Parts: sequence; structure tokens; C-alpha cells
Amino acid sequence: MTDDLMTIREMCDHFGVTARTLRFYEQKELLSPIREGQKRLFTRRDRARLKLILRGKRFGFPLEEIRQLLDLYDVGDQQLTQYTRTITLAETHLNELKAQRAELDEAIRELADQLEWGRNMLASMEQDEAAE
Amino acid sequence: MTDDLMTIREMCDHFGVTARTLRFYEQKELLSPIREGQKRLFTRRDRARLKLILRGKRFGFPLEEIRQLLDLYDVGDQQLTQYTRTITLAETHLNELKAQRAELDEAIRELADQLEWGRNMLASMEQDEAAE
DNA sequence: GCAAAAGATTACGTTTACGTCAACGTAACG
DNA sequence: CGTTACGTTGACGTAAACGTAATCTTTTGC
Repeated sequence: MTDDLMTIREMCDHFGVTARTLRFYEQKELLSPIREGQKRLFTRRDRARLKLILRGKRFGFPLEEIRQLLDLYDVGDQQLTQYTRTITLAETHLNELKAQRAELDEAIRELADQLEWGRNMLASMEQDEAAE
Repeated sequence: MTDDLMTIREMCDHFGVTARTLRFYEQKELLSPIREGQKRLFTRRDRARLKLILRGKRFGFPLEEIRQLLDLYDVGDQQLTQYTRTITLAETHLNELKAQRAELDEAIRELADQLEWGRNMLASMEQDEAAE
């Protein structure tokens, strides 16, 4: 509660990104830290957004797409029409995520199978080695 | 069974990628189609690998990393030492995938919650609109 | 009160993952 | 036998996502 605001370096340490990255994201309008004179101060909102940005990246979403989606999370004071559009966009995105999960599950299953097979193979290889 | 081999265009149609992409992947040693004279012919192995490549990309893995991992899937005639290394690499990768799934689940939960909240908000906004 | 540290801006460089010609080979069709 | 379609190899171009100085204020520790 003492400080709701973080300097750029604190952000870097906390999230494991460079200052350049944070400035880049600001320029791309993904973040909007407030200014104390010249310096940037990152709010709780910025941190929440950055977390989502990094998560999105890990799943292969381009920054531009992520930018669109970020507005789903801080529902501000939008107009009804705009808001409806936001909702449908969220639904679309949610379906995408679920599809990804299905594929990810498949990938996990396949790799796990492969691994089991591989471990058996390894065992018999060691067998042969010992028989030499 | 009639043809185990596909031309470059058949591959493009089947996977929704361009010829340039396939040649690029070959150059990067992710694929290794055989040659009929000058022309490329893609085998079943190539198709399996391409599927994995595209999947990997969807989860945000860079091509170079994907290349390393591809060898996990076609376990050829490796030496024991090499093979052991391959296995551990696979285990590492599997853990990564599981971690990704956990995070993906979290993302889905959060977004679903947000959506529900949003839908309620939307309902009350329409309420207000009607009361006007 | 002054040097070191932290932050800012501007601008050019880099890597990844292809796109986009250009120029050529060849094979099949009418 | 010409042209149309499919394929090949360079080679250069490009968009995204930062990296990397270079140069300038602004704090802050001693």
C-alpha cells in the first residue's frame, strides 16, 4: 500500500524485461505510465497490462493483436455500441484460447507417448551395451 | 497409399503456407524433401514435421528452437549418449508445455470471468438505455 | 557541490520470418 | 513449336520487436 507506483527499473527487475521494451510498449500504446516531471511511473494498471502482454507473447500473439485485447480487461467508460463489440471480441478470443488448449493437450499427449517409447528404447539400448 | 509424396503446391494447399515458406524451412534444415531431378518431393516425414513446426509456431516458439525439438519426434539411429541427451531434452520440453498449459488455463479462467462480468455490465447498460 | 547513477530522447542497427521480384528450366497441352 | 503452368535459384525488401550506442537532464550519495 505504501507505493502503488514503480520506477522503470523496478518494473524491469520485477518482470525481467529491459527499459527499452517498456518504452517500446508505451510508444505502441500498450502501456501508459504517468509522468513525474520527465520520469515514467508505472501504475497497478500498467503492471496488470504488462503481465497480460507477456502472457500473450508466450502464446505467440503479435503485439498489435494484444493491444486490441487489452481493452477487454480494463473496462472503462465505454459507449454501449463499443462495449458490445468488445464483448464479442472477447468471445472470439476466448474460443481461440480454448482451441489452443486443445492443441496443447494433444501436443502434450503425443510428446509424453514419445517419451515413454523413448525410455523403453533407451533401456534396451543399455541392455545391448551391457551384453557386449 | 497411391502416393506418399507431395509436390510443393500440394503441400501449400494442404497446410496453408506459401512455397517460399517451405523452401525457407528447408534451408533452415527443418524439412528435407527429396529431389526428383530439380523438383522437391515432400515425404510423410516432412508432413509430420511441418505439422509440428506450425504447431510450435502457434505457441510462440522460434524456428531455431523448434528445429532442436523436431529430432525428439523422429528417433533415428542415434548413439546411446546422444539418445540420453535427447530424452532429457524431451523431458524439459514436456515440462515447458505443461507449464504453458497451466498458464493457458489461468488465462482462460480470467477471461471467462471477465466476460461474465462484462455481460452483466452490458445488461444493466441496456437497462439504463431503455429507462430513458 | 560534484561525480556517479538513473532516466530520457533520438536514431540507427539487428534478427527473425518470411514476401517479392527477376531470370531461368522443363514439361505438357493444343 | 510456342505459350502456359509449375518449379527452381538467387537476391533484395520488409515488418515486428526490440538492441545498442550517443547525447542530455536530473537525482542522489558522500
